[in-house]
Amino acid sequence: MAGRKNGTLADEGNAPSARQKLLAAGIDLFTTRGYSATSVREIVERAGLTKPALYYHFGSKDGIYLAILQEIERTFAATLADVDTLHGTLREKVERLFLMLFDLFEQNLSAVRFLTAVFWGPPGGAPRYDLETTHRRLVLFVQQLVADSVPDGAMTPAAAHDSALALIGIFSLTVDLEMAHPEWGVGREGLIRLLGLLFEGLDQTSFKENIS
Amino acid sequence: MAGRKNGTLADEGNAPSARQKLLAAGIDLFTTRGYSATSVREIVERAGLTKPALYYHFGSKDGIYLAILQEIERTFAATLADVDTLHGTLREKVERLFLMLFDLFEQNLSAVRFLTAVFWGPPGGAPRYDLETTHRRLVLFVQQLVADSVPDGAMTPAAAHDSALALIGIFSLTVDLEMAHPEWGVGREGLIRLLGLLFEGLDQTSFKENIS
DNA sequence: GTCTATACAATGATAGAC
DNA sequence: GTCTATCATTGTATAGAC
Repeated sequence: MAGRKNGTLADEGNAPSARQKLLAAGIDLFTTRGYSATSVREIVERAGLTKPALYYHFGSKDGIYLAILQEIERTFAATLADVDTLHGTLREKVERLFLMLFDLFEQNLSAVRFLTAVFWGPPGGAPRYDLETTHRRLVLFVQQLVADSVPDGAMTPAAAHDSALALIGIFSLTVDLEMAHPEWGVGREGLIRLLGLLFEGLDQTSFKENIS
Repeated sequence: MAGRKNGTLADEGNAPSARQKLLAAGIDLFTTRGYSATSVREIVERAGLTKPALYYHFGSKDGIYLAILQEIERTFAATLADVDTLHGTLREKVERLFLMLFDLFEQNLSAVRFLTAVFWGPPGGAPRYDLETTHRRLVLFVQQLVADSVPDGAMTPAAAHDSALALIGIFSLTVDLEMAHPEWGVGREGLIRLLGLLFEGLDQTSFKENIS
């Protein structure tokens, strides 16, 4: 990974190759129009090339689409590989992990939006691509984080599972908000505040079971 | 609303009209293939009709797509109109509201999946349709619920906002799970458990700030 | 209201020259 | 590796009969 400026999907510096120009045009169009509504003609036009160039490098429309998804996942995976060192209380570890992810996602919002659209999009409208595995890996990682942070017997596996889900729910919401309504976004500070709410409990935070 | 069996998007009983058959075929195909990847030919074939029938009833491909979205939103809005009566503690009110929404969504999972795909889908791939307003309305409703349930001064508006977001985050996660991985879904009971976690706080629930 | 038949543009993909 | 030129197919939409 030496010399590789990672953390963003920005171009590789230097004069972009035809392949890179096609990828850039593709990610742009697939993000804004989706797979089916994007034509090969549009991609090559934006890249300043012609159709045979695309078919030479990627073989098909499916080909460039899948290549783009792999490229995005590769970038995220590279950054996530550095997350191994987390210490402190569970709360400290969770905060650090989620802040890292939040920053990573915020710096690549359009890529995250793309993956989200693929994840929730209709199954038959585009070539199948497995995002479940990565997603599942993240869930299991948080679950393990919780399980490892409590002494044996203090928490059932089911309780650790629930806690991990609640944490992920809070995190997902802050990212979703940043994607769907950047103007309502709560930012890093908001993420920390919401996590605090979960750790301390709504009942304990500012009021005690008041009746309306 | 007399005689109207609401709560689901099932057909209206009796022999379905051409219009209803087209709508049913459309929602099915738009859900599984998406807007752009679905052709008018496919829709009319599945409905057992021909193209001019569709153009007679809906004017265009955009037309039937928008008619479907309106139909779905109308069904949800009709059910949500009954939510005005909530009493008890904040926790009781939130639980009742979210359980109602959870049941409603679970009974119409494919419709919810459709709306989700539209919401997160690429903006240029299909006709624009405003889901933000409904979404915003729900957020404001929960926010108001929180604000109304604490005595004046016990909680700043900002704190009420944060609490509402945390609650919505938990709820959204349970619905997302049900949609994306029904086999991991936590169900109604899981929703209640996760809300309990948020109200009581992770720290209080089963462990006290343990260090790993 | 629903059909048959068709207009006409756009699509994904390729052959073959350079 | 990248081009010009072209293929067969499919797309949305409509005219006109019944």
